[in-house]
Amino acid sequence: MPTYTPSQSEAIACVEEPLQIIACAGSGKTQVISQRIADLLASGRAEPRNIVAFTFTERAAAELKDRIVHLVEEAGTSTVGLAEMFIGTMHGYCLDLLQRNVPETFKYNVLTDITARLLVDRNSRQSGLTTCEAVVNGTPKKLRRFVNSRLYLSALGIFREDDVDQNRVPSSFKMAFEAYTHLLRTKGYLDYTAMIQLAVEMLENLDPEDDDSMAQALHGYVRDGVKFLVVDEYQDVNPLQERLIRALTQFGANLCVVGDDDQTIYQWRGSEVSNIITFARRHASVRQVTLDDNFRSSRGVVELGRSIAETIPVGDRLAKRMVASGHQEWERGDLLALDFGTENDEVRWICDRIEGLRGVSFCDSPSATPRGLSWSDCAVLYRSVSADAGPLVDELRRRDIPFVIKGLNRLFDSPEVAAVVNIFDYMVETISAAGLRTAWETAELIPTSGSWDAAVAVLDTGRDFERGQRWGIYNIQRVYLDFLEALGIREDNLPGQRERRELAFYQLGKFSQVISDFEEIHFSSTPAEKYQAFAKWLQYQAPDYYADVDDDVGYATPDAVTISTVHQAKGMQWPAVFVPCLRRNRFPSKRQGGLNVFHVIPESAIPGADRYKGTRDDEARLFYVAITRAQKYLHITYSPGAGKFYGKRSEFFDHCTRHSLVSTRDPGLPAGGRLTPQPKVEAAQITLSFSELKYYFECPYQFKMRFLYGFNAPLHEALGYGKGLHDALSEVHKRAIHGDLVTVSSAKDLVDRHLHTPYAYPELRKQLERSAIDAVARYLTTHGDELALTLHSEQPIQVHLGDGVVVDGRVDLIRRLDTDEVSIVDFKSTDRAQQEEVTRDQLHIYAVGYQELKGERADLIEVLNLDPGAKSTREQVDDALLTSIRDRIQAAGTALRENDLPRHVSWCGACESCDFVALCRPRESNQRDGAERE
DNA sequence: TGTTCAAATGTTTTT
DNA sequence: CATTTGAACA
Repeated sequence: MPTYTPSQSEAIACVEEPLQIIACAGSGKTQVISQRIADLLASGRAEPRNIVAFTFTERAAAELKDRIVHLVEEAGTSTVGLAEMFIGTMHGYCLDLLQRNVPETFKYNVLTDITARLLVDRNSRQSGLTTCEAVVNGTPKKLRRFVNSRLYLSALGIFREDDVDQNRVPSSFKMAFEAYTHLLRTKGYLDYTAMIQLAVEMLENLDPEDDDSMAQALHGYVRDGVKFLVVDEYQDVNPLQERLIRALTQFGANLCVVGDDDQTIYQWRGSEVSNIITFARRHASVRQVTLDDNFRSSRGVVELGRSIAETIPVGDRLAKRMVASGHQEWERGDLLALDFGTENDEVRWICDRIEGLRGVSFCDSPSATPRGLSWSDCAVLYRSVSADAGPLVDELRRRDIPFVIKGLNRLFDSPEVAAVVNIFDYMVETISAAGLRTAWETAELIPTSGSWDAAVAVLDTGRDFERGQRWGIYNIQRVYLDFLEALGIREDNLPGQRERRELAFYQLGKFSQVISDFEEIHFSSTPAEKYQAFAKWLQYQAPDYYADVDDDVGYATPDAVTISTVHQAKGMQWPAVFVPCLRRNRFPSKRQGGLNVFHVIPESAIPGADRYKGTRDDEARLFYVAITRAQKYLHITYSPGAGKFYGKRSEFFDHCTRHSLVSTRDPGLPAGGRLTPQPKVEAAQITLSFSELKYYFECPYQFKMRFLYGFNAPLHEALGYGKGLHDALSEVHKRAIHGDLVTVSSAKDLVDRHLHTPYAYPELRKQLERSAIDAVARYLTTHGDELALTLHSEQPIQVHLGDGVVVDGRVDLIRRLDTDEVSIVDFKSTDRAQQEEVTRDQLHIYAVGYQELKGERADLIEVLNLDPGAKSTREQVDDALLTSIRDRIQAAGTALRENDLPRHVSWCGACESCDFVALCRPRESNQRDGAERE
């Protein structure tokens, strides 16, 4: 067990009263929270299911969970049931809460930022967009479709997440809000805010008298289940999230909040610093523990950081005094604040320095043997990557220095995507076939052995909008995939090197995702209009929507310089950090022109509205975060930017030059010999869902196409049928667990509640509804008397493989048979065909998960097919398979980390059912799935 | 130190 | 196209 400082130990041990941990940068707070939770489990004070921990990102959650599991294993505490501990985001928690406990919401789909905006624009009136008014200089103006939808959505966000004074909000906005809410409900959507909002409303109104069995269960779950709540990054909690925290602790759960007010950098997203500042005043007998030992950085970095934080008025900060307690030595010349005459000088110097630091000796920990610094030990942090990082990127390219950049990956800027966009310009006849061909030639996307004419023929057929009545046949995704297929495009027959071809395929895959986003909202528009709208959207809207796509293909961590915004660097550290472009008006950043949310919701209606605009002190906190990312070498630089707005030095830059530990002239590179550059290796956390893993087992290359490149199968008109059945049965089983046994007469009611088939035409919808009712009735008839033996429904389970690989999933049903055997059940319906061995694998993974959950083996696995006359299977859990499956998951993790995801050597059963064979190899049989194509 | 006006500007991002 | 900056002027 690691040794802890007295204050760390105090925090770990405090489990009786409300605890506030004030954690300075680099103070090891994740370790402290992990240890505290591990100790709670070891002492028997809490079962895993009594613990809920919130983080702000999935990544942080994965890391926290991994640490806890390690500590629990080290301590020799049982890991049984660990899957029932919730460690994740508030959004994840609320979504889960709703979708497991509130039957009405089982069928809801989640809107992303992109699909929400598409929905608002598509339904510009019904969403309230064009009825909402912005008051500019006293004159109300209606918001406009496309132009103001982003603004409208952010206003809706603030309205729901902040404590907005209803009386000061114009009625036009309130009506618009009602319209939007209504639209979400009728279409069966939850946006990110609605997830939390609905959950909070549920929790705040829990009524022990409620006679609904599900509502009672939810009440019991919160009252008796949640005993310890931990909230990480508490400084970033907004008012709605604070309500969630209150609601979850209303029955006396212990609350522990962890954060650093100096690192509040998301005010403009609603973070309310006062939550953390006044925490002690708002809760009785709070224990406050300050972790002010910074183990990450040298004295120089720590003191410079602290001096920045101390420019914030005392009343707006929690008292703390960060001190350097790590092993990094400060040496004169480590901290530089340099002023350059031109942008080019600045950028060249940064690259020189990065090259010069390579091989410099560095120790990651007091006991570690020194290693030579490498590319990945350097990070360049910008206030705005999109505005300022361009010149550096050019210079790094010129010098062949590897880098990864976050914040400037504009999907639509690549020639590949431009060529793809042209497909749809051709579809709506704004360019000619020749123009299209030129674009594809320019983008080097025409395979060595391809049939261009056949590909264009696909489009010609596709744009004949007189082919049939059903709108579902004018499927954009289908046209796209068919076009690629006709062209004969493969990852290995594109021009260029392996990496270029991989990147090109990645772009094609991402575009498939773009289509899915659009088509989810526009599926049933009249065909011609749908293609028109798509082409227009690609031209005007989409480039900004996809302004920063994730560009890492896979889990491999390259040895490369990181370029990122300060925001994205939060929580990370590097031996050497550069903070360039410290220009006035950029950092601290000022002003925002144009129409803003305050034209829609008056400033006076929002308490602390200032924070949405960003204050100087907010920027100081951001600068503080930037500085404290550095372990040893820190370079703050300035050069005048283009235009006189950015032609002066930032006050933060001047602050640094005045600091005594900072040098303002380049003393040259650190003295001493050079070692071989050795990047720090950190194996990426891999969390796979059961279904992802299933695809991997089916075919690693299919997995890559689907999840790493992002290819999506065409939307199917019957989509939602399988899920509806699942959800209906899930309600049946959940109610059964609470002793509420449903009978055949409820079949219709269940289907009404759960079947959601947004893409079905009326005829099909009726037909699906009938078969769903039949299926549910059939299930209740044949299995009704077994319901009382239900053990778990939609039980979350996990499989942990020691080295950061976690498989996460949910089992449809676990029940006890009258023979007293425990059986794991998976429901199947008219899903895509799946090979039997894959199903067997899948159920054995469940069996492994069950074992981790309960500490006991399941006896049987069953596949219950809900289709009429279909065959169901039941077999014993196979011990050999149970053991081997763990090894195979482990191997999958290794393969993912190494990006070794090959296709099968020859055509096989997996190819038969693969949605993307066409992009992989020639089809064995020439016939395609006729039904889907009409 | 305050007022006026022309010129220049368009961040940051998780779920 | 609304807002903010910074210089010119009072």
